[in-house]
Amino acid sequence: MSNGQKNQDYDAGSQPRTTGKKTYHHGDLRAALIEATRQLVEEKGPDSFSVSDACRLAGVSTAAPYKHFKNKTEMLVAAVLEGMLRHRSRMLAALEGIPEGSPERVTAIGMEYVSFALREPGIFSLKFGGFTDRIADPRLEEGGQQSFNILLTEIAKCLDEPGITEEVRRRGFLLWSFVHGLSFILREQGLAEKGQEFDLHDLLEDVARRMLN
Amino acid sequence: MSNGQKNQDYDAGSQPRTTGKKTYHHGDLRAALIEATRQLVEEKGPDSFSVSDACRLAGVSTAAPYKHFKNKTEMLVAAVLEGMLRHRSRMLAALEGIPEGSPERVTAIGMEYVSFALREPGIFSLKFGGFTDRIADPRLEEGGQQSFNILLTEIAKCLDEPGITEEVRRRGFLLWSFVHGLSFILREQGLAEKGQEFDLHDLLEDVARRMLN
DNA sequence: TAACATATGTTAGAGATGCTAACTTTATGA
DNA sequence: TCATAAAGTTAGCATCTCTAACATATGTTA
Repeated sequence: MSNGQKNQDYDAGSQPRTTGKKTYHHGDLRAALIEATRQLVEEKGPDSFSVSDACRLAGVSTAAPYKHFKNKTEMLVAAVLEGMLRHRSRMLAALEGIPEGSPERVTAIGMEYVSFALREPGIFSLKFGGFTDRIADPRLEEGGQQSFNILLTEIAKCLDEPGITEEVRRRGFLLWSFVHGLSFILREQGLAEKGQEFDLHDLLEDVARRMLN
Repeated sequence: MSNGQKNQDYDAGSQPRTTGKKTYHHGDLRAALIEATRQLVEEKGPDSFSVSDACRLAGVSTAAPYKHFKNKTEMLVAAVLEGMLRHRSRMLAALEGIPEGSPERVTAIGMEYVSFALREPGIFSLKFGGFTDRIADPRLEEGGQQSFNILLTEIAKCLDEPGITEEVRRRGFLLWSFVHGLSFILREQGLAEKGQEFDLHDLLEDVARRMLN
């Protein structure tokens, strides 16, 4: 943005079809635009994001994105979907090494949920914070459901229930609400402000204990 | 919006300076614009809100608002502040008639919190859902703190603590997080979707019990 | 290999928006 | 009463989203 370079290599992990440096075609503009979107959403906030900015960052004209996305919303959706993939894989990674059936696994999921909100507040806001009509995409709902199912599975094991029963669903709903709200509040004001100096892990353990009996 | 009337009387509870009908001056354009903003934010969503729309709805030119508000954000802030006033007074009204020290008072606060999110999802989103930079106004923070203090006072009475102690603050933080998250989730998907058919009052009572011991 | 089809860029521009400048009309109060 | 301030208006600039028409690269097939 601050330099005027054009067509810089921005592949973000995908293989460009040409190895050349300044071709007419970009190589993988779609991925580059998603990465630019992610970056701008975090830097300036979702509300200030503009397609034009992303184009400047990726070094293409302002009409280029419309070969890859239907409109601005579709660009944002793509960035959010990418973020959810990262989110889910980190969640699963956080579970490794913790014994099955341990409430600590539920705590770990919560920790990772909050971490995501703090690490990528812009993407988090886009996914969860907006008005219903903002981004209503079935793929987003499905992704959220998948994450939720990971939590339900852990709760079922903790409660020794035979699968995802009504009671598991209820506890999951309560825990999810809590972690969700906690993420919003912490993203807004941090842990140590206004005389609240709680340890995050303590809080989550406390709540997990209360909710799992 | 659907009719082409201009300068319709839109006073929204404030006394216009003239009783006339079609004056050059509006009477109380500021209040009319705030009401128009509120209405549009609920109808089309906060992201689709435009100053121009509000002007059309209030029947004035697109430059008129800038005599009353610094910019678009200030208009939204004004609408949110008004919403928070309504919210707080309903919260206090909900407490009337419930005996002091009863956990039911905490439940009532939660009910009212969730109700607000469902009744005015647009304003709720603007206040809580946005990116940190979206609307960062000290008046909004102060208003939120006031509502939070109402909750803390009730919790202190329930726990028989001598005022707002560290423990009260901790429980309040947990409860607030829960209700906050619950509001977001319900606003997005409702209570009865996806096989979740819980009774709202039951849920809140359950959580209040768990959190207040 | 030539030539066509398709994918992926570009420039130009329409229409909407946020906001400012300069002007006009009404209200206020010395 | 009349100057001044408050609160409207029109005109217009810069920017934004998105489309149309055109240009260039890629790759498939005769």
